[in-house]
Amino acid sequence: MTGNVTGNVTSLSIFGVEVAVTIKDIAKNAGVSVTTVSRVLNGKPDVNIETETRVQEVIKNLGYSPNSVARGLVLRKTNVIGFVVPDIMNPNFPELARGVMERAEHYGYSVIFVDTNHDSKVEKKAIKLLRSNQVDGIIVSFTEANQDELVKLKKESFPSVQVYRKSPNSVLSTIAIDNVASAYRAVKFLIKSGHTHIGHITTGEKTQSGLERLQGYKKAMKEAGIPVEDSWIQICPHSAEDGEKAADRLLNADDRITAVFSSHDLMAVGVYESVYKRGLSIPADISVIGHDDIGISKYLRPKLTTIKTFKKNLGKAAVDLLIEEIQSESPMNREEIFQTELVVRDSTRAI
Amino acid sequence: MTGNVTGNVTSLSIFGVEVAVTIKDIAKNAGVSVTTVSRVLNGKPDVNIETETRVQEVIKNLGYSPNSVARGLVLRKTNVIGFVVPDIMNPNFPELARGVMERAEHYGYSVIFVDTNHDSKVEKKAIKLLRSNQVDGIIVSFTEANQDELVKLKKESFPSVQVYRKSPNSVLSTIAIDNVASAYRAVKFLIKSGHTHIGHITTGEKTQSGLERLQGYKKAMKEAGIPVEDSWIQICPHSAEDGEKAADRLLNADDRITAVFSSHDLMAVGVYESVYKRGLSIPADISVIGHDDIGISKYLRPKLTTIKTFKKNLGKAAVDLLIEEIQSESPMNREEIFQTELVVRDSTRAI
DNA sequence: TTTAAAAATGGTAACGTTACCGGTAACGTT
DNA sequence: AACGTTACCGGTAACGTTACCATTTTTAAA
Repeated sequence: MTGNVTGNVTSLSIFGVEVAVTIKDIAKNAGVSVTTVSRVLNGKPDVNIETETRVQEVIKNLGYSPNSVARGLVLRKTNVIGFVVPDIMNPNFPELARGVMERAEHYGYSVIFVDTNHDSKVEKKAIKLLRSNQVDGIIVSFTEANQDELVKLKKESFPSVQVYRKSPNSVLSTIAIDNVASAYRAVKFLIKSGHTHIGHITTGEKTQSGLERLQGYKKAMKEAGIPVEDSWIQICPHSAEDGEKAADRLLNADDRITAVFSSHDLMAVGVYESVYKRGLSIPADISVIGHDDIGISKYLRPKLTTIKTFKKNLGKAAVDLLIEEIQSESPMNREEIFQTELVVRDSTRAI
Repeated sequence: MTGNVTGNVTSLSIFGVEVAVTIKDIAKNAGVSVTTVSRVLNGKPDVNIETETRVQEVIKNLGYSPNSVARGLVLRKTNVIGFVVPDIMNPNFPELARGVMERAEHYGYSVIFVDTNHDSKVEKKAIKLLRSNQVDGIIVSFTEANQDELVKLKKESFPSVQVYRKSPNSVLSTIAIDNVASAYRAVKFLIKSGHTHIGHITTGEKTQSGLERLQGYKKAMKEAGIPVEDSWIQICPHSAEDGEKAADRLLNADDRITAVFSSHDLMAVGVYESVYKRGLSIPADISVIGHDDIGISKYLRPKLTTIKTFKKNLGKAAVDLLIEEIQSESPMNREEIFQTELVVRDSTRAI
């Protein structure tokens, strides 16, 4: 080894080409075998304290950094997990992602992100890519769950958990929220506040969350003995613009409506627009309650009353569960349901 | 090979233990050498069309998926890049991340995310971790640029580009926006609208973007011959709450203020609060202009006039540049500056 | 002092893939 | 008939690491 070694570097220049410092270089420089170097690297026993310090010194001097790829090959373990999200720009996901990353880092795992942009083709490809990358486990948050893929993962008992969204008959371990109870609470709050003519803007039964929150809405209404008219339930996609249109339909169809439960905060923003457009005010004329407590909600005027979900905790729990699955021999199928919290702000009032 | 092979699987069960399907299994089953399999896998020449189809069939039947880790080891190329962000929950980053992921996917790269939570210690660790993971390149978006680390990357000519934030004397290739020009345009717009007493809420000179946008503000004011009083420039951290306090100070100090330029939309939200608190209205009494056009801006009431940055494009460009660096032999140090766009909405008015 | 046990070390075969070199067979050219 | 070209194909050494066994040295017990 004749490279010009100058302090803390992670590569040597030999004849002009950069060559990474390997365990062999350390061994040669320290006058020991690669086995011994590997031992000190992994804190294993059976190595004299003196040789250990000597090796450590050489490692430091040459600025050696272990090659995880080589290690991954022999260990069949990469310390990398995959995280598949349908849309990182959906306001719920950054927080979820933060939770995932924080926790993963804590366990010494790196995380590969894949944004599928709601494309089920891409979802499929993502799983394939991640497995090809030999990730130790996968966290998915699919929209309309690409069930086949998940079943396949399960069948091969490949460590994987589903987070945030629950699939109908979930084959995978799941970290999710109780959407029914959550929506129920929101509507119950409205009813308790004296409202009876309560509309519901929902993403509909195509989405699992929409379906469940709709159930919660119906349950609360039924329990209160309020008959729900068809026009009170308006289905629309996820955006604020769509929410506005849905609210238009709702308010046009029945002018007795005094409160609206939007299954997502983003759509609630659209409800605001719709209400303002007709010269009404919130909450004086129309009370609005959302769901998710996304970042913007507390900055809306009036501040949006909503249901807070603890997305960061969901992300963390997903990693916890995944790691457990990775470490456990036998396959598991656990389900953790997180509670949510009613946050009363200024968009609702008692009548 | 006597495993019970049942259609499309990516692992065989032999004596109860799961064993991944390797190139050897394909070779054996197809009656060819591993070399030949490798050849068809990589679309290389010198393989008969018949044997190719035969191999392809076996690959499909056994559900073989190439092991990127092994491949990465011999090729010294993992097709993975790292993306280090200071805070994924900052409203600017999801869009940036989306751009990065989309483009990376297009090039066949996976991306490992690291969120440093603004911690320079974690930044350092992140680089180390990514390099240990043998990523082919790194995209960083450091806050107070951890210059030492970046210089080190540069020195070893490790492919890396800086995105969104520009460092003072950038050693790395950079994709950024022209903050000075951008801020200049915002303030110029205010001045053209007849405002002269224009306050500036800024993150100050600690942050590069704050520094540059402050310069833009000063430039526009100077050019218009408007002397800037000290109290007109209020420094605060990044959040809406901080922006509110800064606006309080600004408005308390000088009641002639008719317009405020906030260097970040989030702080502009705080300005709204401050203005409303004193019973004034926007834009009738105070015009507000922000910067960044984050997701919430168009949903504020009134809708926030701001400067739009094309974050997704920045992310894409960063990947383009990084890939180019990875492929090029010689080190490069390019700088691409993206233009921004004034979006006039309802929070500003001419006087 | 002998001997067994423990501590410390090294050699080498994997891990799954590709690069490199070498080989055979078939074909046309002189 | 001898020879050069292609077209195909295979064997094997890497890549950087760890696991496993073997070996040497030291220590402790008898």
